[in-house]
Amino acid sequence: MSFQHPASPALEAIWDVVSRIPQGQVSTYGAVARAAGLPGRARQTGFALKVAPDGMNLPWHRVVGAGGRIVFPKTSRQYRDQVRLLRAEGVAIREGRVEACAVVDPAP
DNA sequence: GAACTGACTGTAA
DNA sequence: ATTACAGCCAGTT
Repeated sequence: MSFQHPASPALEAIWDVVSRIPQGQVSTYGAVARAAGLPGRARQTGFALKVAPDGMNLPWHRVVGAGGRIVFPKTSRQYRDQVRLLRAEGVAIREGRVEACAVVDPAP
């Protein structure tokens, strides 16, 4: 068997932070990156979520863009999935944005 | 190794 | 409100 690519420490730190976002709450790409010790690298959070293995069961839907904006195109499948998953845990969404009160800064 | 890409963000017009 | 652009930087071509 060959070795899998070892996940970089940055990736694991991001995965860890995301996994700790409580149900019913939402954070942002930038805030996750910062809590993972990677200030200014919001895009890294997006990449980390994209490459996260399915078996990891990461609550990816609890991560949104700055200001609570859902970053996916409204016509995309992911947009609808994210909205459905968030509403299922009681997060209010209007016009592609989660209510500000649901957006939190992850604990360090 | 340069160029390009991207689940981002803040500023400016 | 919307668009444009610079800054960010790991991955991919």
